[in-house]
Formats: sequence, structure tokens, C-alpha cells
Amino acid sequence: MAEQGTSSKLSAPTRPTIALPPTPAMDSLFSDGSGLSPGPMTLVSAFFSNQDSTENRPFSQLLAGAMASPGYRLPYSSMDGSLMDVCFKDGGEKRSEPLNFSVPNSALFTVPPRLSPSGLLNSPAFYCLSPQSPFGISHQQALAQVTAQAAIAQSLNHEETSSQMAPSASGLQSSTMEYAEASQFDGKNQPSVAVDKPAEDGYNWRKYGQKPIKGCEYSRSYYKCTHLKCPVKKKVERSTDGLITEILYKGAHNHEKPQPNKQGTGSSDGNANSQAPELGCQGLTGNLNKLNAVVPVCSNLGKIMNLLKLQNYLDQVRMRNTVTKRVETKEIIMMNRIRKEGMLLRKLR
DNA sequence: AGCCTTTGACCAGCG
DNA sequence: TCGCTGGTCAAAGGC
Ligand SMILES: [Zn+2]
Repeated sequence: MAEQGTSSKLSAPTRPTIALPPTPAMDSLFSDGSGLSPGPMTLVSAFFSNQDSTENRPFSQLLAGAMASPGYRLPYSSMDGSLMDVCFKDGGEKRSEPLNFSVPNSALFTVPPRLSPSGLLNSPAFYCLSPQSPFGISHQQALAQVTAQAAIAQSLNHEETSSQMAPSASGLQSSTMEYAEASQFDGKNQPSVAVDKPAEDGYNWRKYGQKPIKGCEYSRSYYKCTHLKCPVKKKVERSTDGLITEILYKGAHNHEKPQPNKQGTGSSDGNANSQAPELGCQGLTGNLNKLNAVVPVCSNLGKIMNLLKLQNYLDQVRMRNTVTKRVETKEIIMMNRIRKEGMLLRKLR
């Protein structure tokens, strides 16, 4: 498809992608709340930013900035210290260059300390950070390692706390059902090889195709949500070295995230990462969605509502993190072992 | 047994 | 019409 080619190529040819899964919460965040209506395919990308320019602003200023600026973006700070810049854009619009560089006046703000870094660990953004896996292992093994990497990254990163967020206003009001992220990172604390599993977003995915694209410079994997009658698909684009360069979601889930004990039956996507039930926040989110349906998102009030939903989502992420850690224990052991082996290999060389 | 990934084939859109 | 590219199907095999 034409709309994704430009973004992936220019965004980060050799850089991993992080995914922002279309969870209902996120759907409510970045859509008009209409829910399931599948609009025209839209390309939205996110990019890591190498630069560490950070304007630390409280959440209150975040609100002010959102109301004042026509567009804003969401740079997350990844666990390995790299900065992940998440951008959203209205549907239908093709983009030929990273948004980070095209929105000079965007309001940058810091993620409240309540989120980072532990909360960020399980954020959709961070889900995508983990996929670079390492060692050319099987999907199943990689799946397990995805979460392990997250935990390890957390353990290795105590100093990195700066996180910026500045979602595009147009993105927040976008009703499109497909979005993508591309990213880059320094890779210092990351395994050098990507994993086939693109992201742990809490849903179960079944791969149904893979195609070499762009003259075999990239390969694209196609996934479907395994939930019954769920139309959501995602495409994961990887460079030749296996690093994820782009992830595209299409459609909206017509179901909640599977419960931890229902996620897959053992060996597939989304199993490694348990999800806490999105209780507590769900009601508020739902109410906000209803409000949003009444209040046009283009208005300041609409923007505020979106930001409240964003804050709400971050709260969910924080809650989820506590549950995930337990599940990750085994993977942590495995990853530590693999890392030791990697260090031995390096010494041998 | 069930669900997954892999992979070649097939199809549609486009220039 | 032809060739290219992207998206999907489905058989085969693995876990
Ligand atoms: Zn689904």
C-alpha cells in the first residue's frame, strides 16, 4: 500500500518500531469515540527521537500546551534511555517525513512521574520497544523474551526517567482505525537482533502472511487478531537486519483484551504479557468516550477530555505493570542466561 | 488436538 | 495487456 511506504522508509530504515496497540482505551484516546467504524486506512507514525531536548512541564502545562498548540506529540523515553516520539496524524494524509521534524511548535511535556519509568514499561509504546529480539529464535521463544526484555531494561535503567509526551491534536481527534509507529533507538542496551514478534499489546495475534517488500530491503508480516470475528489486523515491517521499522494497525477491536489466563493457549503472540483487567479506569474511560461523542474534539473542551483520557490510560498502564512483573520472572531468568551467553560470545571474538 | 508459523500461490490495484 | 507490488489464502508442518 502506498500510504505506508513513505513513512517506513523515511522514518527509520534500520530502527525498531514500537507499537501502540488499538486497545479500547487507546481507541478512545485517539479516535472520536465512534468506536468500531472502520474509516479509510490511515497512516500514523511515531518516531524515536535521538535528540534529548526535553522541556519538562507539569501536566497542567500539558493541558495548556494542548489547548494552545494546533498539534502536539508524544515522545516517550524508552527504558534504554532513547527517546521515543509518538506521533499521530489524521487519516488519509500521506506523510513523507517524520512528524517530529514537521511540528516545530508542538508542545512538549513531561509524562507525570507516576508513569515513568515503571509505568512506561507496559505502555503501548514500550510494548514495541521490546520486540527487537535478539537471537533469531523462534516466535514462541521470542514472545517470552519480549516481556523479559522489558523487565531487564527496567532493571538496567534506573536513571532514565525523562519522558515527554505531546500527542498531536489532530491525532486525538482522528477517527481513523489504522495507525502505525516507527521508531529508532540507540540500541545500547538492546539486543541487536529483532524478534518476529512485533509487540506485546495484550491481544492475541495470528500471523497469516509475510511478504518481502521494497526490493527485499524490508519484509512485512501480517497478523490478525485471533479473537472471534475481530477485524483487527496489523502489519509489521522489518528491515533486513530484523529490526522493526514500522507497525500498522488496521481496525478496532470489538472486544476487551483477553484475560491473562485466556491469552492464547501457550505459544503465541500476546501470551507472554499478562494484562491486568482494565477495571476501575474502564468506567471513567467509557464515560469520557460518551462525553467525547458530544463534545467536538476540535474544541478546547474536547482536547481537555482527550487529555483526561490520556491520563486515565496512563493510570491503567500503571496498574497493569504490577501484574505483569510476576509473569516476567521466568523470562527474566532466561534472558539473563542468554545475555550471559552473548557476553561470552563477545569475549571469544 | 488445537493453534500457531511458514511459505508459495493467488488475486487485486495501479502505472 | 503486462508487470509490479501489496494483501490474503491455504496447505504443510511445528510446538
Ligand atoms: Zn481483536
